[in-house]
Amino acid sequence: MPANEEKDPPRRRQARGERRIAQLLEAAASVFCTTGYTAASTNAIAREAGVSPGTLYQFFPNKEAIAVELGGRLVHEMQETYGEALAPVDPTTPLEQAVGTIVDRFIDFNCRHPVFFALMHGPDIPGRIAEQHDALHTTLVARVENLLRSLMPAAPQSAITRVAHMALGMYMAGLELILAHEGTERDAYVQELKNALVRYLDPLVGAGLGLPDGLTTAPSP
Amino acid sequence: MPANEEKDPPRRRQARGERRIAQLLEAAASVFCTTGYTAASTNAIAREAGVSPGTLYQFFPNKEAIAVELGGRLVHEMQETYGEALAPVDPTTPLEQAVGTIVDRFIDFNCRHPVFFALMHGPDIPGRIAEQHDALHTTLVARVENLLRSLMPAAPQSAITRVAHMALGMYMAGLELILAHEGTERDAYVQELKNALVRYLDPLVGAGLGLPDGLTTAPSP
Amino acid sequence: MPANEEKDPPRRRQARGERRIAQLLEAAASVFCTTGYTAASTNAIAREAGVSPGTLYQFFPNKEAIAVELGGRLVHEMQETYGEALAPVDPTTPLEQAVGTIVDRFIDFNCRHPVFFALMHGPDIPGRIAEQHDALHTTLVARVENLLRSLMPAAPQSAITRVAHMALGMYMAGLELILAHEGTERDAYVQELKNALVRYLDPLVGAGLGLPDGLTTAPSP
Amino acid sequence: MPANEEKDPPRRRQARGERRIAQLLEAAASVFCTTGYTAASTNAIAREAGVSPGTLYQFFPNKEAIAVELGGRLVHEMQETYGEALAPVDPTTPLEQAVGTIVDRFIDFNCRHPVFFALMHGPDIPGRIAEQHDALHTTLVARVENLLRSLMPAAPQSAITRVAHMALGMYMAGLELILAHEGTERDAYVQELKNALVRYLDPLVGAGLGLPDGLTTAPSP
DNA sequence: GATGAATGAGGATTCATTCAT
DNA sequence: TATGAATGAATCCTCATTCAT
Repeated sequence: MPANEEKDPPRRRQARGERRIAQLLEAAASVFCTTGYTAASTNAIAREAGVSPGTLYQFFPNKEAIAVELGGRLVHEMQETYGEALAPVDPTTPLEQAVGTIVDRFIDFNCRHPVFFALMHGPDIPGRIAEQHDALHTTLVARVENLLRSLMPAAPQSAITRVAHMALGMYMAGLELILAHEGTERDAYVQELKNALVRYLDPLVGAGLGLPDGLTTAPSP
Repeated sequence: MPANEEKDPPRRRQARGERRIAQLLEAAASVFCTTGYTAASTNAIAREAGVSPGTLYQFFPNKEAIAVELGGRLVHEMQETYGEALAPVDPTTPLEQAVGTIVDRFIDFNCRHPVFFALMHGPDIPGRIAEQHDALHTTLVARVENLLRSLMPAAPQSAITRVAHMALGMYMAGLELILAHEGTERDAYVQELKNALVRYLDPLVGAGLGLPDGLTTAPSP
Repeated sequence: MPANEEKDPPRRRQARGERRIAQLLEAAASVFCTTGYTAASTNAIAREAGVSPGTLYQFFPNKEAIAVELGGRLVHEMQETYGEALAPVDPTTPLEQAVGTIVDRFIDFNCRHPVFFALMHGPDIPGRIAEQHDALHTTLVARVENLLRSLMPAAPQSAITRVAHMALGMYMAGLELILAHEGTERDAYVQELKNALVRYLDPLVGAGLGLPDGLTTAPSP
Repeated sequence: MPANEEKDPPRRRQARGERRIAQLLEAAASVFCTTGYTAASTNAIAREAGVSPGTLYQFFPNKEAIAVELGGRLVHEMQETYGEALAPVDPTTPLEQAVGTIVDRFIDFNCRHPVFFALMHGPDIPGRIAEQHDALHTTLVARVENLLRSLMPAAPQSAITRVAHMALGMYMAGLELILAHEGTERDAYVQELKNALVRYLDPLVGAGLGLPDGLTTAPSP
């Protein structure tokens, strides 16, 4: 059966390949977490995955591609787990609660996928951000923008982008602190991050949103 | 004669050594800015400084030490330029203005010493932060703590530390965005950062601080 | 049933095998032309042929064997197209015309099978010429010897071999120049090659060959 | 003495470096001869020179650079040994004798520097000749052009270039044959090469040189 | 102090070839 | 047969560091 020849056997082979890819990505995640993206070596990833360097290169053309794929899968998983918007954006939800939920989810996601943090801190040279590598960053900004758009319906796109970048930056900064602590102290940092975000966003949502582009300042009396 | 060795020639030698060190640090700053700390090579630093690799290692035991010394000098310069507290913490100054001044100064400092940013983004492995390397970070946190202590005299040390870390994190996040943009957009991000910091800190500082209109400790319903 | 295996299906199999081989050789020719023999990779050849590396190795034991087979087919095709002697060796034909015809045919053959040149420039290590690889070279020399034998009937075999080698070398050198140029310049090089060959061979061939005007065995004063 | 500091010590250091460079070039020559340029590995060269790979890269940025430098030195040595023109171009010298002398010198040079041949057979991909790598080839063509210009004073530049290329190609082809044989057979090939060159060049020198550009054919009656 | 040569392990990546399916 | 995953040694090259001069 020709149909058979084009359906099943490929699947088998792809299955093995897919398993290897998953294995390699898992190993890469582990190495990225341990050494950071920049210092991670493809040989180390292959070793961690228990395969030879050549095998790694059968599935990924270079280190960057591994990070990109890993980032893509993280985004995909985030989407699958929490949906497109990371949280229900019911306009009647109090901001404090919405932010709390989102931050909790984000943190939970991070704890289950610690490589997320490592990927967000790629080979940073300030000003000259890696292009492909930042698909993850770009995607996240887009997500946050979506969230904000429902909170600040009247705000111009440029303002939303700016706020999204800033909020994401704050989140990453808070996350770094959270990950660096444990127990009660960690919880305290979680709360601190939530406070910062709520207070930052609070004046932006709600009533006075007809601000001219570029102005997100609180209205003066 | 030992007196000879300790009087005039030593001065000469020290003077020459100081010049070399300054030369090397300047070169290191340049290279760190261009390639980032991790990717910077000591050979490249030596080349940039116009000396041989051996000479570099006569003054610094390793790459890390260069970054540490560079960080130390940055802190020192910050202190010399702006004083111990980075800004006058007159309790009657409105928070908005105080934050604005401090942020402006920080940004100005950054523009004059772009390596500051590169150093703050060392070989970061989340959770396992480099020890020596973070003298810069630690020092900065201490500075911010000092600032905050006068703004929140009643707060416990742990809270102050936490807020200092969070505020510094927010600043670094904002700085990254600011450096990544130019012109009007950059200005907008500067304002965004100031907003975020003011709103974050405002509820934390004591009552008698001349709160900006409409903002109280917690968002009112 | 063995009969079954040796009657119809075998034919099928052989047919399929032949197609695969042809497909692989075509791909190899393409890759050899693009990258040269040494730099050509078996994986690249398989990819170009649209098959897996494993398939390639089902038909050829190694890279060398591909080149050998390719060379063999080239020789075979040359024979089929132009006959055993590459050209009619009518003794009354003027040398100039004979050489002209042969060179034109060779060049034409080369343009239709550019891999010929690539194969003739295998992994040449002067003095230590690859053994198997040079079947092509050896065969060509034999052809040229055949040609020469009718032109120089009285010459000893060793002389014929020598002249054959030299003439073939000149042809390859000229071909390289021809391929490196285009348009008028290419034509000029073709003529140059013909001149060089005619003048080289003219004094070697017997008297009654209808020498081109003004050219005798040794340059007259 | 500052003059001393800028004169002698550098010389010392340079001396060691120069020795290493010579050593590396010698090793490279050996490896190129053994394996050919393409297959030669930098590690093998370093090993042959008895140094570490890193040392090699302190003096040469890559394999190509080694070949280029080696070629340059060969040309230089050729010039030093035989003078700018490889041979006296006394117009009264019979062509046969002139060619004989030049070929003998070339061959002698080759036997003393066998790497010459290996370098002339760089990573040949027909039509797409390596750029820098061919400094050697280019230089040689220029030399031959110089020789020819005195022999064919009336010929246009383009014709001279063409003849130079062709003659050099013939020489390389002959050289390959010569190197592949020994004893009497080798001598016979030497003579064959001389014959081919003399006969090729003979009609070009002397009287009928007012040929239109592009025509180097023998004049028709 | 200063030099620059020297190191050698380690980096990413390739490739001819083999093997389980 | 055909596949494509797997290999692992070999490729070129880099880099923090040391050492003789």
